[in-house]
Amino acid sequence: MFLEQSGNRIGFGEGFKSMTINLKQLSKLLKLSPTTVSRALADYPDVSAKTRARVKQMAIQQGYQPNPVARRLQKGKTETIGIVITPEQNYFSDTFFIDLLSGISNQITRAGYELILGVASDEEHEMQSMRRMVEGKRVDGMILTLIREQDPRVGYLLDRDFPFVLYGRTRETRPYAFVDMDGKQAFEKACTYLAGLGHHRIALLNGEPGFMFPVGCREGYESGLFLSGLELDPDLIREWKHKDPSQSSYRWTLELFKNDNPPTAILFQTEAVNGIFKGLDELNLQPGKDVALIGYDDLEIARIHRPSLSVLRPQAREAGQRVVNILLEVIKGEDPGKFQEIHQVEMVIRETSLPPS
Amino acid sequence: MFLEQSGNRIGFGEGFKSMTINLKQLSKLLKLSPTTVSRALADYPDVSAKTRARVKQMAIQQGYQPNPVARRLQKGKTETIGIVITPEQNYFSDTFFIDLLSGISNQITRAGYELILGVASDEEHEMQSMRRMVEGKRVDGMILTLIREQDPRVGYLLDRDFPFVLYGRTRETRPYAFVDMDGKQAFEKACTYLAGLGHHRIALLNGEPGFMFPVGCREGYESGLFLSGLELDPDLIREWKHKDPSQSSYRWTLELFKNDNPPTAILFQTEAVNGIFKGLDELNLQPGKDVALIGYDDLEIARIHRPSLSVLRPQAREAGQRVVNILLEVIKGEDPGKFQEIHQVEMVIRETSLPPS
DNA sequence: CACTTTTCCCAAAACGTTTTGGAAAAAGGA
DNA sequence: TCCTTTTTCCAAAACGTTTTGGGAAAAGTG
Repeated sequence: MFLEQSGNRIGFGEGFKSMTINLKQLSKLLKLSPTTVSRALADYPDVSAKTRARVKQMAIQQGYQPNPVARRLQKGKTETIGIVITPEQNYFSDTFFIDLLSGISNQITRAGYELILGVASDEEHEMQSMRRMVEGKRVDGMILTLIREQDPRVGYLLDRDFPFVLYGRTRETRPYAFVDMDGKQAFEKACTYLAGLGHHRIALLNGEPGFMFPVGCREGYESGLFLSGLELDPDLIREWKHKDPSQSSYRWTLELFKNDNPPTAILFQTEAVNGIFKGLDELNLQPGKDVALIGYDDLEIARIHRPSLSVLRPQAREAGQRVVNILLEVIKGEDPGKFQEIHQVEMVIRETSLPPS
Repeated sequence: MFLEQSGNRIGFGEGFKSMTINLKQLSKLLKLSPTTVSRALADYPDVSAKTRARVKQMAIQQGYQPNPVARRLQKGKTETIGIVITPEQNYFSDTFFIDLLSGISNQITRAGYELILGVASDEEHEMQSMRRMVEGKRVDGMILTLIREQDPRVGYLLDRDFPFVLYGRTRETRPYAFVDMDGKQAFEKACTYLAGLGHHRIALLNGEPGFMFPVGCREGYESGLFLSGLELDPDLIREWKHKDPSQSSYRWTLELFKNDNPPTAILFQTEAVNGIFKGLDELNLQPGKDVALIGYDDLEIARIHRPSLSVLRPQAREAGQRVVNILLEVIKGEDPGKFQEIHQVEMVIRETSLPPS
């Protein structure tokens, strides 16, 4: 009845796929117990150097790789971490995001982990996708991006003590791990730089309210104005929409210049640059010459455009790597509160940040 | 020594995470064997309707979800499919790709599968990432995108009889499953349309050679010219580079108009539109007015630009769903050769496809 | 009533690892 | 030599499912 395990039939029979060796089969080949082989491969000290070498050599020769599913079951870990992205939020038009993802992926692979991806169309499905991963025991930890000021995902995960790391920050009093870009410092730097060039009317075309990132941008902008001794004019602040960055920023650009005392410079997220260019074009204003521009994020369009766009450049790849390393620590049981990193953002001066004409 | 399994301690002890119920624990609660509970949940006919209902109700009440890792081990399947993306290829600037991914992800989730993502910086790492998934027994099947004319991945997977589906096609005589867009028919349609408007000098700014997609585009272009009784002029064909679509297409646009007899219309992949706009601007040519334009892919910029860009619009979401459904069939053991789909591409006429002035 | 068939359930094995708790053999110490 | 310690290995259990191969009870049949 209960069949003996298929044993040492190696590379025969049922198709090429079964060219793959078992721990049991490997141990039979070596005339050792599975225990010893397993421990030899894991560098346990209680197996002699000689047999360890012999085992490792045979393992390589036979192309043995432990079955990850079996290992996961025994270890009680999925060796997997999850991320959910929401294309509707226009997050993806950014090379920035793929850089972040690239850093994340590389580091995860290095750790022998897997990255599983959810794609959600809106906030509700985003939560749903995450719950499936968490409650379905499909991941050991979550990475969250595009963080809102009030973000239900964070509360959810904190409530059940599930490991996670934010790329960004949220309003939450309990301690949690995050990696964030110093948007405040970046916008402050850009603002004082422009002020130093002689710009007195600096506008902010900011990201959508409700999300956390624009909050820092605005703080930096206001702080930059203050440090430069400039007045804050609410008429010079506008907010575009995630759903449609170009269209909304286009409209707000036109709006800004209806002002009696229009701006001579604009700070914004590069995502919105197409709308701004379009608006300026329509107003017969030359970017860089008539209006100074500094964008946040070094997208391709920023380098390609003539005049090329001065930008604030976050190091997304590095941030992605940090996120993963931190998450792995949290999964190991480290206190998440210990991991709160704010990364500096460099400013790249190109051709759109000249003094006012 | 060998401890009895933790049994029916539910929701106590080691943190909130263990609010999760076991099959064993659930069966104990029901005073049934794990076997019966498992079979009841799987709708086997050999469990009475009454107990099946009782089991299901209790399962819901207790929030029981079978541990996927354990199920995978037993079933000998990973319930996971893999995809590797290569950001360097600039694939991601497309909302098209995120649409494809969205369709893929939704369908995978619906099937109870997982999507694992690899991010590779170049062709070599792409292969490496795929081999890790395949040889490491981490996936049941692969999805391949951005297919090259000679694509080593296809040979690799065919050689070991591993399930996969291409989004696109390649030059390979053995049968394999794919879902492709009818680029040929699309470009033919666009070309004859422009010719019908009276354009006699139609240029093609095509994607990078080596990849499969531009081959179809060119065929459609040539066929369109032929059907319209127009001469093929090799001077009107240029190819931009994946690494830098904007820069290369910008240069080729300038080049095209050095011609004694310059084009009055350009066909291209929308990815390259920024470079074209820039080139035309520099030449003081108005898109749509002085030069008709039709792009392949309905990116945001196409809708946002004034004049708005006429495009060929592939249904990426639907294609992604088909890719997954087919892959699941192939994994089940169906003959891949049965699944070779070529999807129609619709043409969206906007403002850049007027008759020549 | 005796026999066959159907209905309903279950114990045990299996998936492929890692961990546990020794135990035999070798080495060291007196 | 005898006892203790160290070295080196391994059998069995465990992770949480699903599948296998019955088997007891209930229902049908003559």
